[in-house]
Amino acid sequence: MGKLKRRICPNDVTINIGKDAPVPECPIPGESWKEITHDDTGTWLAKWGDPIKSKLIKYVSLGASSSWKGQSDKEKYEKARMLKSYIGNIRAAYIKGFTSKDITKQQIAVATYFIDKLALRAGNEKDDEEADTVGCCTLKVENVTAEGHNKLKFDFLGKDSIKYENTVEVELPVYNAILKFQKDKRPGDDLFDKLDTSILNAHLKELMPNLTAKVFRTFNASFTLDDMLNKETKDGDVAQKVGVYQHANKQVAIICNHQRSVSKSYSAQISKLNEKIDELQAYLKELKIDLDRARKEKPPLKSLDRIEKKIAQTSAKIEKMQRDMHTKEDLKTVALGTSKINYLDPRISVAWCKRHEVPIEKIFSKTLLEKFAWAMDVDPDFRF
DNA sequence: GTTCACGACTCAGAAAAATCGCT
DNA sequence: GAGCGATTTTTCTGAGTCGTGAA
Repeated sequence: MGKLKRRICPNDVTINIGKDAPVPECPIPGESWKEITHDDTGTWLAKWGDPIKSKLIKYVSLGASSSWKGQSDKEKYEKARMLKSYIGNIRAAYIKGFTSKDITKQQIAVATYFIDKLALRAGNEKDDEEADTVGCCTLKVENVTAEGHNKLKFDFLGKDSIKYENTVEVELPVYNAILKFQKDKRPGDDLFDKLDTSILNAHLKELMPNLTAKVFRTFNASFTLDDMLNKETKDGDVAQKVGVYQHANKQVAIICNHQRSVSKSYSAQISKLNEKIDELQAYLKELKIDLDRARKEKPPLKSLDRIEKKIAQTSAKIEKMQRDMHTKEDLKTVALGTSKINYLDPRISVAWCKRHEVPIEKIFSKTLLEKFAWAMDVDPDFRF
């Protein structure tokens, strides 16, 4: 913690380049690149070892808007779409596995169920010096508590030490299996002691070509967005439709547990908004008194029309502020961006925008439009 | 076959920068 | 239209996933 990182020099850097391509000029006179390679199986352009974490390799690769990255992004979503036609069988298989006599098979079934239902990450083994975080396969006994009425309480630190807290009702066989897996174990012991990510992924590959645990997160996120958009979009103006989109986006972020820290000035901002609302309401009250007097033709003599107009304007302003405040509170700890960038098939959003005449710029920023260039010409009828 | 290290890629929130919207 | 605080977008780089190949 708190180390200065030394400068990276050309002789740290390996360049990956086509056999006949000209080698980029070394920017520091008298020095040279560590190595020039011609690896056409990789997508990286340059790499070097991190001076502090010796095991860590840093890469330079093409930007997100490149057709190369776009292609692999598209393949990711196509794989997730393929899961759609396999998911019925996969679910049937793990339900059967819940009561398997073979404990490894039973653990695989329950773990797959968690990954499908709760969008948990796979959970690779980690070195001791890394943060104490877990995923599905590395869940500890104390991370899951049986709460009665078939409810399981999950409580653990996931990727980036983000807390995952969720209580869910599960099928009785799952509940019983968890009790069984916990039996005769101590805190700190693995809940799934017969399992790791390679065993789990090897099993998933038997069910669908190239299937791995992470595909379920993409599948669940994109499926949820597509489903909610199609169920909840009603006639209305663009702002209302964008609201529907944000609501669906939020549900996805909750499923994926994408969080953000509450800004330091949050409470100050809220009280400021409240003050403003109070002020406006006091003003509205005055306006109503004025209106009353004007109707009775008492001074101060003001035009009825103008007062009524002002009342309408002020009421609308108050309503908007209250709505904004509600949204602010609602999204205080939820990060919508991560799922939009990494988990939601952009073709869902593009097709929805086309169907409902929402400008795509309302959904995607400039860089996202560039990143998702490959998805822009999708058919309006596209469904995930 | 199994374990293990590691290489190459995707995904994560925080911080920084740019933009918005109000006075 | 300047000045400001809030909000949104972009950048940054560490933290995961997953495959491969050597021991």
